[in-house]
Amino acid sequence: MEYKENTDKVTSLNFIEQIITRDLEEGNTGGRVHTRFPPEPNGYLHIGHAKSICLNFGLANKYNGKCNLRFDDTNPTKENVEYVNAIKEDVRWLGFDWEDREFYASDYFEQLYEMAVFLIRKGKAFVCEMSGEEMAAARGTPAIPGKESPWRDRPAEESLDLFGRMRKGEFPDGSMVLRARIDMASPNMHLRDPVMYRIMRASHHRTGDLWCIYPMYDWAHGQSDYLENITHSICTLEFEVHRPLYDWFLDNLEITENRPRQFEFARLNLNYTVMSKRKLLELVEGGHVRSWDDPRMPTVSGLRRRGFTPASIRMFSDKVGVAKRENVIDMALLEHCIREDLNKNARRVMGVLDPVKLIIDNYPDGKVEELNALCNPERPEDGHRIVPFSKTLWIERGDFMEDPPKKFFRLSPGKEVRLKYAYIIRCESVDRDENGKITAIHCSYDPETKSGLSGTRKVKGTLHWVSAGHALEAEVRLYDRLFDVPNPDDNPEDVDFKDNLNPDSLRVVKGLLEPSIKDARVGRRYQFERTGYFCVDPDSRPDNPVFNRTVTLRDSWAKINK
RNA sequence: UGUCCUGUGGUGUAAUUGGCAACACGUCUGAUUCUGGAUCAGAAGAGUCAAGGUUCGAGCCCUUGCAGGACAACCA
Repeated sequence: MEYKENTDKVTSLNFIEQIITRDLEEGNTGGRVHTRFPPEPNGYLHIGHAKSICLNFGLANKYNGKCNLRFDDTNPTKENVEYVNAIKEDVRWLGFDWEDREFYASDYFEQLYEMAVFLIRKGKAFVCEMSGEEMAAARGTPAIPGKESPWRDRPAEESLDLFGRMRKGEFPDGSMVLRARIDMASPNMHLRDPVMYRIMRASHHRTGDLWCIYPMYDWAHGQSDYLENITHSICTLEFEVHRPLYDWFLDNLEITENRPRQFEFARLNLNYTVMSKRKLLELVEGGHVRSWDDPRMPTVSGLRRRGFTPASIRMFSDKVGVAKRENVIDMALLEHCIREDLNKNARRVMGVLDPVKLIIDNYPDGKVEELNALCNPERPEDGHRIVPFSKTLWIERGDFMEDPPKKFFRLSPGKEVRLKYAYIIRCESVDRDENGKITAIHCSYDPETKSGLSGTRKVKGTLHWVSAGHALEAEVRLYDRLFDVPNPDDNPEDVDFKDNLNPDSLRVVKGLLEPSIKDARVGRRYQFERTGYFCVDPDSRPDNPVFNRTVTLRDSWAKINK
């Protein structure tokens, strides 16, 4: 797996790169850079995680370091292997390789336990028998100091004994916890004697029933970083207030060598979508989307199914930047990234999504010409495909107008356009049904204007088309943004974010495609000329091919039209 | 009425660490084009949250405000 973009670009450094650069210059980390991506296996990865993955693995790559994949699996009631596997697949798909460094916080349960014993001996941790409610009541509020636990000053020996018996399963769930002994009056809530261990009889996806006490995030995370020799532990802003606790544990464990340090950056927000696991889950469970990998979801699996490439997502992560201020990235940037990639790499094909019949009256009945069409004008070396041409074709209904506005370059009565890779035609008349709807457009063609002939005259418009007798039918799923409004989360009290769902985020049409696309395999990406980028959906069957629209082409005509 | 973090074009990110605000997306022109795509050339758009201060000089330093965010699971 490779990731080589931007290795030689002379761009300015983001604040984390500046820190790393300085650390390297000053020898603060022994010349090492070691990061980690630490997902909790309790849900699917989304584009925000993708940013973090690209950041952590990208930094390791850039500074010749390593990046671990570490599952933060300290809460067995929420985690399972399905998520572990899905996460691994997504990270790999994005193009990153953690080699043999696939770790789990649960790998360290024994060491964490020993470290906790060390803190108890030092009088820095104690077993507390308050109930959850009592503890909550005694914690105070950010503005009001908390009250100390009655168990806070019990002898270390007693805590040690109790902690050992907690582990052995002598006490019921929730009856006691191990707490760090810090400062109940701290203005930082996280320093008010935080819980390190709770009793929880739940079977763990890796350790099974070996443990009935499980470490809390703050306790497990920093020490896992230390045990893995992490140099820069990068997380999102909401953990900023946790940093003093992160450091307190390291201090009191008397760790002086290879101390990991935590840095926080602002998580990614994208407009016209939501990013929280809870809301995404709500969309799935409420049936607003089909699944976690619904192509409208901002999940990595959704983007994959939508037709995004790993390179486009990496490019996106690169362009959004890394900083500490909250941000909302414009969906247009994501779209730009995928267009940029697919324009260079997607094979072109013609497909009509809203067909109207076009008959070339002076073209011989029964004649079929096999025309040569470029697979990709951006890469002529990719060669040609054959496209059959005949008297009766399908064109896009929107490419014809009876009385067009001045700037309309497409087909209208008496006007000429080129049929891509074929001939220039002129519109002679139209047929209609009893309701006045156009059922067919009659044209004449000029045999002297065949594509490839030199000196042929120029016309302003070029249309895509498909030969009616050769067209392949396909189900085409036209996706649009999931929400109508830029910030679906930002609502008045009584409005639910789901009220902002775009009712037209999915439109299914029957498309008529050129025959060269016949054996398209699942996942294959194409540009349908003049309409957009599409990929083959896993639902696709030989008798019912299914294409997802990844993104439309930029369309300046649509803009003029508005 | 606590602690911490953050305020730079519409959006995002920069600014050689005190030297006349740059890049990308988006927007708008024009050229070009057998995709109204792509490409090329160009334009508009911020005087850096505010007010003071230090300085020859401040987006960068200081002071005081203001605004936004985070923190009160035996979640991560």
